[in-house]
Amino acid sequence: MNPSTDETPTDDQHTFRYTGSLAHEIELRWQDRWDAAGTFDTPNPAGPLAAPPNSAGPNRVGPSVDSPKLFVLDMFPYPSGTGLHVGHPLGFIGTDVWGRFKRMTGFNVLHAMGFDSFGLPAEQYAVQTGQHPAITTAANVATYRQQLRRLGLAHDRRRSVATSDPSYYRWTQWIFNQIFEAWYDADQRRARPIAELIAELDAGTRPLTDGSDWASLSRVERAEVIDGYRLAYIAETPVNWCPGLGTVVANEEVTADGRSDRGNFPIFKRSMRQWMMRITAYADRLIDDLELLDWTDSIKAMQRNWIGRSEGARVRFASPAGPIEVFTTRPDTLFGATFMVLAPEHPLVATLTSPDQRAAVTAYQRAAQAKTDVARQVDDTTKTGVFTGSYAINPVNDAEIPVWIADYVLMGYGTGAIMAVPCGDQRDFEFARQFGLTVPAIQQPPAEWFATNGTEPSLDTATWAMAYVGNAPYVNSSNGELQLDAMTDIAQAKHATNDWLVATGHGHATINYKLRDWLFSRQRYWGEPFPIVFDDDGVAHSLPDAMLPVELPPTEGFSPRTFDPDDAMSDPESPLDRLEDWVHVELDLGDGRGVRRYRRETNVMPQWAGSCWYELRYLDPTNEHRFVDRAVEEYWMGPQGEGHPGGVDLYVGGVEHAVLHLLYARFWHKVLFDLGHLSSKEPYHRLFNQGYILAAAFKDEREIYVDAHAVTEHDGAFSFEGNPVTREWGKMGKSLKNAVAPDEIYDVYGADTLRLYEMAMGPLDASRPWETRDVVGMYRFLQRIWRNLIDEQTGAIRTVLPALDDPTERLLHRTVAGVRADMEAMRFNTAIAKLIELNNHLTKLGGCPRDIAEHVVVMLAPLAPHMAEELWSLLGHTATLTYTDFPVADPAMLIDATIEMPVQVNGKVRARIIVASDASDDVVKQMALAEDKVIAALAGTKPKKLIVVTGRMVNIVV
RNA sequence: GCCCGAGUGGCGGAAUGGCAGACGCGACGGACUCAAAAUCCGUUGUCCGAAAGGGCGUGUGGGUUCGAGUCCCACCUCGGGCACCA
Repeated sequence: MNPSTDETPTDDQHTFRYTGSLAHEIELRWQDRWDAAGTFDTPNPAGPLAAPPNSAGPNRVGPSVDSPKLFVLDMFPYPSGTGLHVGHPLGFIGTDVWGRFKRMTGFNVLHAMGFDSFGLPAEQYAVQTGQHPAITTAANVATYRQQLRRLGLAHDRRRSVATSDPSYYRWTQWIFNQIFEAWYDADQRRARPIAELIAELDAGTRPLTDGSDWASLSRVERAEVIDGYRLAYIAETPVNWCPGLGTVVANEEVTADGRSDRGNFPIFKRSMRQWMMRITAYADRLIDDLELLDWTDSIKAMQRNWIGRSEGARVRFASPAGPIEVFTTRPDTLFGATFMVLAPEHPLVATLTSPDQRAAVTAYQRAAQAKTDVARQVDDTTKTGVFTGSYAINPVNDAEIPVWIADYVLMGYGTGAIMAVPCGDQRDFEFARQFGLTVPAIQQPPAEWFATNGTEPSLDTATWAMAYVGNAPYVNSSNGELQLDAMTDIAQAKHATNDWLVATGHGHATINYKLRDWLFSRQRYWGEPFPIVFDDDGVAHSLPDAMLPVELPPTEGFSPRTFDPDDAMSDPESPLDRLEDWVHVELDLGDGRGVRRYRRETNVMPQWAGSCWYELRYLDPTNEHRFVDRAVEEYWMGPQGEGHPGGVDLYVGGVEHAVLHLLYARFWHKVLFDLGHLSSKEPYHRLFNQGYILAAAFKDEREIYVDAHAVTEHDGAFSFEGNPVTREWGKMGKSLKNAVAPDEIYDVYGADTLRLYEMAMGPLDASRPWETRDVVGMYRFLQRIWRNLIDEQTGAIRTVLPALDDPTERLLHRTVAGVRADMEAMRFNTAIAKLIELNNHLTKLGGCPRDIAEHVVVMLAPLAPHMAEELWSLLGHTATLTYTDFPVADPAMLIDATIEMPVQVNGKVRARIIVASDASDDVVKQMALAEDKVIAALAGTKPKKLIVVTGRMVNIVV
């Protein structure tokens, strides 16, 4: 498309007209002044930033720690090589407008912006350009800072952080050590220092779970026991191996179709030794504490869903290979369990497999391992599987039931083994049909169920169309001790079964989670090194604080080793492994063992590490003694009253981090809270998801995207270089070739227009399509404000009208009341509409009285701060508008002497009457019935009913 | 399949159960101009009508109510999330 923005509007006669170039000049000037004066510097109650901000002049009224505080936060960006497009800053502008508004209503507002500069995007960009990531990252951060500054965002620049800065990741490493040196006490439901565990073990008050004697264990054996408790630990577990990226990734980074969310490469489940974080210990609290948060229900639902809490039972089935433990949510169906299914990777499979089945089992296992998760899900109607040749014993009836392996049972969920109840579970039902296994009925389904399926009521499951799941009388479900027959309630039957399981020692009720421990190591270069070394016995030691940070060693060999994306059997290699001199060190860890040889951990932390706590570092960015000062954290994030968990007052970002960043950050925060380092239980008290800016994208006949800038429209048809193209809408970005750079808008209209346009497009939480040709509307609005206040020939202020007329004054107060309420509720689009209405009224007046000019400028300040500051200064004020009080409406001016009320007959408006605003309902009734139009509409019929909604309207029913 | 959202003019959108379409874009007409741009003024849901005026209108079908875009039920469509989770 060819927007009209190609020519900069200029006007020779009107030297002081508000044009793009004047806006540009004003904006740069005010940005410099704000920076020089430290206008947005926010004081802390203690520590290095406690000093009051620079004075901006004698009239400066600055923020104070005695004011109510407000911590406004954006999800910080990762600085990509392509810079910002106009879709990125939508949320940043929203928080800026709100933060500026709150400053004007007396809050001490903290608003800062940092950079998530470690991780794959930065590293991949570096690999592409062949430059070291430290160099490209620094350059990209500088570009972002410049682009964000140009938007006029009121950030405290002193508080900016970058996660790849050693002074930052020193504390990321310190927090890792806190987690490593902690364990979860399930009885107290909180993390405690590992030293307290060791003390309990030493004292013998905490016996070992395997019954062995702590006192008789060797140093290495003790270390193994302790490592089994740590919240950060190394374990051999099934992980997501991505050969295409050359690294393992977390479950949360795998898409629904079994590919990496970065790069879209296939993911293979492989068992590997990796660093894990025991986030599962917090599963309950991560669910329960959602109640305390002001988040949308959909995000809460996504987190609950991801954690996937389900109540059920563990049941042990005897087998030749020893007990096989299963998890089931339906212990009440135990009598219907006629076979078992193990995941192909289940450790007992090898011992269970009989010699005659070995070849088939091994072949099936091999095939399953080579499949990606997506391939395992391709066809969910045809079940595959292999009999192991062994039988297990069903504890309720001592029946011998065959043990199979099948890939519909996942090693990563429950125990990796199930009891199959084909009459009551659709998957088991299909499997039994597929392999001709017996399907006894254990419930008598109701007649309606058969009717819906078009089958005759019968207990012969061969006639059933599907498995039955629901409340129905149990049959064939009793033994000498457990009587389920004749029960009809699932909950009751579950309860009875659970009691029996405990009484007989066959199992117990339990809660299972979908959530898995967090895979925390990556075979990459551009990330935080672990503050961990291994001794000659392979025991892991965290480095003492004095040895932090462990700096990422400079090397030209930063490229990760990647593989054929489909090569499941390749093995990860860490770039840091190649740095022999760095890997091997001699250290005195201060543990009394003197200087010894150690080997460094060569994995790095995942991208998410730095973003797990960055909001805390904004609070106290220069503190060299702690990650954040206690008093400072309590001031900005402490709980505010009973039941308040504390946390950031407003956190704005995209919905895409619903389960990744937001879950990890909550977990870290809770650990730090448990260990006494924080006063807040949750990091983000209020979460707001802004929408996305969508933009038209165009595809040619080959289905290839073409540059949206070069597409032309003619009578609703689109073409590119003379060829027809088709339009679709998508997230703005490089891949759809539809990105619009903010510079394109600054150059033509200025940053204030861009800010206003993005805020006026619609509600902040809604996605909306970008239309460059619409931007001019907000430019015209600013231009009209300017013209109403400024003489375009001389540039002088022209608030000519002497006094306010009554209607204008009433409109002003209505506007003040409305804009204030809209701003508070972040309804910036309607706030802008109200300001436009007021300004359009002023345009009609042909001038602007002084009082009204000041009110307009102050109300405009959060939205278009540069123009507002400029006009404020032209009106003769010397101090910044930043801390000027936002106007408050006079309630008396909101009540009109007379009001116009519509009169409806049967819900249709037939007339309007002007009545005194305090007129009684009776008076209103008489006036309504006296209207000619009403009399005509009634046509002589007597009204059945007459409703007066006081101050609103009249409805006459005939 | 399950769980969240959302459907309003040509477009983005506005409406504590009380005048549907605020505000903006676009379009049309006018003023200014030699002309154009910019600016200013006016019109703009739709149908019938010269007008006055009237009919119909918030995805579809029901319901509650004096009154429904808004609340309830069923359905359709679109967007997002989850999904062989035992």
